[in-house]
Amino acid sequence: MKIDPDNPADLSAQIAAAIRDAIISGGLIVDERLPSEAELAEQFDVSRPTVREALKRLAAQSLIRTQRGATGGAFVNRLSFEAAQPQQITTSTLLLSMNAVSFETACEARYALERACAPLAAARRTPDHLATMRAEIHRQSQPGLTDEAFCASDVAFHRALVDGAGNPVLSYQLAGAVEAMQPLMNMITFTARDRARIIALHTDIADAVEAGDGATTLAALTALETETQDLAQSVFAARAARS
Amino acid sequence: MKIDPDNPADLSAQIAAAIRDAIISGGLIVDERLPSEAELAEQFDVSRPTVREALKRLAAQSLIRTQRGATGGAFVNRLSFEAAQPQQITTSTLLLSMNAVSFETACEARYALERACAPLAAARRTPDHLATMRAEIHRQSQPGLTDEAFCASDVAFHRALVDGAGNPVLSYQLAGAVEAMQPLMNMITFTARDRARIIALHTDIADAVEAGDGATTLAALTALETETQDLAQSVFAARAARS
DNA sequence: GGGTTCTAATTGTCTGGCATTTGAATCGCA
DNA sequence: TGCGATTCAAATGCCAGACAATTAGAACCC
Repeated sequence: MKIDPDNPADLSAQIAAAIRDAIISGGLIVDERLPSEAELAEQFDVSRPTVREALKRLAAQSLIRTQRGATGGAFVNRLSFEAAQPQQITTSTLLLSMNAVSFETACEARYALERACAPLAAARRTPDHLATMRAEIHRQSQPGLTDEAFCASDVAFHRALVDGAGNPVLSYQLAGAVEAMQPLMNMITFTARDRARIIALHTDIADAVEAGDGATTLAALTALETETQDLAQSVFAARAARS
Repeated sequence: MKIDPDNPADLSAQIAAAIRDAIISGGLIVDERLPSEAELAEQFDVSRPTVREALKRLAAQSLIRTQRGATGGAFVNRLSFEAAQPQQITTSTLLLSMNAVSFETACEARYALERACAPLAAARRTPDHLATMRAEIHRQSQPGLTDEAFCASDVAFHRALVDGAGNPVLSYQLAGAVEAMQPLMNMITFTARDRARIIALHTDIADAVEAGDGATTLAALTALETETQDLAQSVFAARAARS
């Protein structure tokens, strides 16, 4: 971990990579304290600001945390699913917005992944998950809801479904896919009829999940995907025709 | 974006958050040049090293890139799927290793997600994907292959399957789930008989994908998951009994 | 006109220092 | 002896100033 050739590239990036590798390989374990900035500077033969830049890089990825004071320093962070999800969501959102991913492609990925969770959710969901889904359906049926609020509730509904699978790995992965769709969904205007159809399908999903019926859940999700794709297509077509 | 109260938390983190928000909200567009470090320092009323720490945080997330020289500076980066995948893999791997996720849970998530890609891969795979899958199967059947090399080939095979779906969003999400399993798979020893069974199932998958048969692909994937879970269970049970 | 040199702008890095926080040791006092 | 207040030391957070390295463009000369 000490190696650091006097090569061309950024020293702080090299140092950050060395420490990151040490963490990944198990050379540094969770909650272990790293040497102080001054000691690291001496080890790598660089100045303290350079070490600090390296540590900030790692902090940005939640790999370490810092603490001030006498017994302070940089500590290897336990990367929790809760901490990783916001980053995953941010990255996924930016990937979609910066790469001109079509609504169709993003929607397809989202529903394909969500269907992967459906049978598990039907088998394992707790009453809490079901209650959240019902509550979001109720919110979606409120009149006067803005399109954005409707989409936000839609996201909450689907995240409850995913969480119902009781698998943190799935919840983490899906968080990105589901949340990242929200900006795309916000480009769509929902008529009252559109909302009614979506709410009906949401109710179908909740019913199937409550009954523990994975196959029916799958079918309802597929129907919802078709509905969403059709809706988006008509909205975009109308917008293209108007301009 | 200029706001930055003299509050408690790290200035560099606040500045990084401000710039990140500007990028996410569209206030800064791709390839746009940020003000120079000196200008940012003046804008936020902090010193240049503090600004630099903030920029390094953003660079660690691939949100910006820096360039030296006369027309250099920090530029908003186009976050590509290729650049985001390694980070996703690192994060997923650490999440599994630091949170005592059981083999069963991780394996379940991986195959659930992979099944989500199967029908699409069967419909859209190119000859390239198919050739990669066949090549990896061939490699797996080589005698004298170490367990680690066998696992690495397994990962390559499954990534080719996922990429066959032709959906970058899926490929990105699945990269984390598939690669992160590798350290867990490396804890397993494979007998010749185990390998033969896995290779046979891989062949079934490749055949089904070649035939464009999504349902058969799904069935083969499910059989492979069962095989993998059983194998892991017996290995862990034997290990527990021996100690 | 083309090639060369110069210049300015910008990032990368270092030195040295001060402020702030925080835990622990020390001291004073009952 | 026991306990609270004080002091101290270590560490991070932040800053000012400076120099080196790099790079693109301008100026210049032939």
